[in-house]
Amino acid sequence: MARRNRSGDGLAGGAGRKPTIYDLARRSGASPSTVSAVLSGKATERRIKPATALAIEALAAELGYVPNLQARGLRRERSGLVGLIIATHEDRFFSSLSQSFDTRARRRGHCPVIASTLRNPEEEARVVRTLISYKIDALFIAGATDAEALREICAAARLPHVFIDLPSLGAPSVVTDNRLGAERLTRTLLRGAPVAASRLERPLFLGGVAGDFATVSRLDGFRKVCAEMGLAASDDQVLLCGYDPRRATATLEALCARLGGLPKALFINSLPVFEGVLRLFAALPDGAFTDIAIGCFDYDPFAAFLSFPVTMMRQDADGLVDRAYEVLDAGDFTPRLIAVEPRLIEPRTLYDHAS
Amino acid sequence: MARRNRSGDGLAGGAGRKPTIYDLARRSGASPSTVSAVLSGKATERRIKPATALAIEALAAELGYVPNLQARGLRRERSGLVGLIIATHEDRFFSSLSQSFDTRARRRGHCPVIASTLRNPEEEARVVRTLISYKIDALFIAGATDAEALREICAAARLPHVFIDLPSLGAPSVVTDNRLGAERLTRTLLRGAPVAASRLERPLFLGGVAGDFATVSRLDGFRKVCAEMGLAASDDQVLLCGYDPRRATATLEALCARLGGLPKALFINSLPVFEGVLRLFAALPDGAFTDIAIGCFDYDPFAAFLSFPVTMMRQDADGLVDRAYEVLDAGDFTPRLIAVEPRLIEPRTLYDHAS
DNA sequence: TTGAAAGCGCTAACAT
DNA sequence: ATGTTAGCGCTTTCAA
Repeated sequence: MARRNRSGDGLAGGAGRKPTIYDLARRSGASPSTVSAVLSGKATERRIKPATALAIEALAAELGYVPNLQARGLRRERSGLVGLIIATHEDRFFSSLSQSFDTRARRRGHCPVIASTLRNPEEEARVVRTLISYKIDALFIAGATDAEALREICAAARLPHVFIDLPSLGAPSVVTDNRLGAERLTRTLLRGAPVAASRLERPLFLGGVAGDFATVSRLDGFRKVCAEMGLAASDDQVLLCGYDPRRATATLEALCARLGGLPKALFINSLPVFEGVLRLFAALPDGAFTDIAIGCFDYDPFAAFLSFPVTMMRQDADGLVDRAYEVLDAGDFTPRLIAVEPRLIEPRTLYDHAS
Repeated sequence: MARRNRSGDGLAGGAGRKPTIYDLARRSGASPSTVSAVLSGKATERRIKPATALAIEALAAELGYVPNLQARGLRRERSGLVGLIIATHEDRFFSSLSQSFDTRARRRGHCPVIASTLRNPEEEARVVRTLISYKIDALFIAGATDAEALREICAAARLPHVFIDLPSLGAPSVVTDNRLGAERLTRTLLRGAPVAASRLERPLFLGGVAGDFATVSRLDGFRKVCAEMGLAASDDQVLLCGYDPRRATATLEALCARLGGLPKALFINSLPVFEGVLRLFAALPDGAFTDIAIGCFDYDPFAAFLSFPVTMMRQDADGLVDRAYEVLDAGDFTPRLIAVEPRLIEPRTLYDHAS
């Protein structure tokens, strides 16, 4: 017995509500299941007569049928949605990640859902729970503040998930080789140049969070190279002021006041921190920072072109996303760390996307 | 008569599949509709006894119940999803827009879905159709190449939609006051400075697309100010090379070859074009561009701090999204243009988000 | 080669 | 103050 009596007597079709497979079924003389099979590409699999299939497809086109993916998802227990958590959209690293993810997800026929949580742990948890409620099929987590909390939420929901950039101990994690990157960056930052002597005085490490995985590894690399060069990297040369531009400005300003000037070599941990540094510079006379050298972990095409040498370490967004998707495809969710090499961008060498 | 017989006999609950309101109903002795009401905040509305409500909530928490938003959406004919179309994530204007939208949508209890289409008309249409299939409740469209095609698709689906940045003639559109912005930007670009004389020679307009709304308005403003200052802006000073960085590089390079040098004043239409310009500069000796002045429509914090004066016109992303949401709230979808003033960022004045 | 019917998890009449 | 029931639009056995 038919359950539905909507959409009139079968002729109202035109302008009313949107047609469903039931409408198509009625008007094509086929059954809903046949229509369904045809419209979800299972025509051959179900051995639908080509003629019927064609007829149904034609009718669907004529009536402007569009499938309801909520209904399909509900029934199939597979939504086609895939999530990505990032800290913020306004950061070239994360937006590169978003772009890679967006393109790749769509290429596979998934629908990407990107959510920013502004480094707020409660917001992170809330957002992940929302995505789970929408029945996303998988989640990539980049820039999480409280990775373990999120891992737990995902695990409880049996949601396949992969961490990117900032790893979790209990799940597969694709991360940049921060230590290696930091070593190379520091080496370039401190290497021979007219002002090398003064640069070597007191290289400074600015930005990041003490416990944070990326910060720890990068600081490791920084310290190692300093030591190699016979330089101390004492505690007052390491200023972990988080990732907020304003805090970075204030922190660096305070340091300058104490030192009576800017440091000559500066390792900047992430782009937002770099923004904070520039805000301070904006308030200074031009001469104050002409002989400064900067290394920044993360790449921004404009930052690569300032009036003083800026060396950047560009994380491989495409590589990170590709590795993460490979984990998903393989279906092996044993915890492990997968490292992706970043790439050094020399001062004034504007990186070309097309390469 | 009960339809469902899954989840065992009512005790299996713990580790099996995720609990539904039916499970909660059985285990709390209440009916599914009561549980539903409680769990979607309609407890008082339905005059549920506080005790029952509390009990159900406790049980839900205990069992780790999470609502299935696909099912809810299907039933309510309201998904809670809201879409935003952008051209690319890797552009500070669009990522600011994304951030504004993300924050605001979430604040209202909506789930934002941001999709980039890389200025590809077919991709635009495809993506919009997908979002419609997911039953999004509304769509904001920014950076569309073929606005009218998208408008038509949305209209056919009766989907509330608002254009941002690039308007449609047939739908409400919130746009930056491009003309005004371009006038101000040009005026600042050309105003008195040591090198004013040479700058005034041949100001150049670079980037954008001939038919494109933003380009037309900005070019208008540019031309108007040039005329005011008694300057010609002949056709060979207007190079509409699209928005691709590589094309911008090539175009400017060709011009330089013809001119035997760089123009001294450059109006750059959008950040990707600016990226292209910098790629060319990267190949030149330092001296080649020390006396150049640049005005760029769109803001990037790092671009604001190059070694030559860069004036930027910052579009008000928050304002654009706020106006767009107001249109949605008002429910008035008559076609109209709503202008939002952009803001001039003086050279070396790094804009502070917190202001 | 196709149809009938159940049901995904939820909400909203309409009952009491 | 709460229970019963139909049904949102789709897919998927199972039957024929």
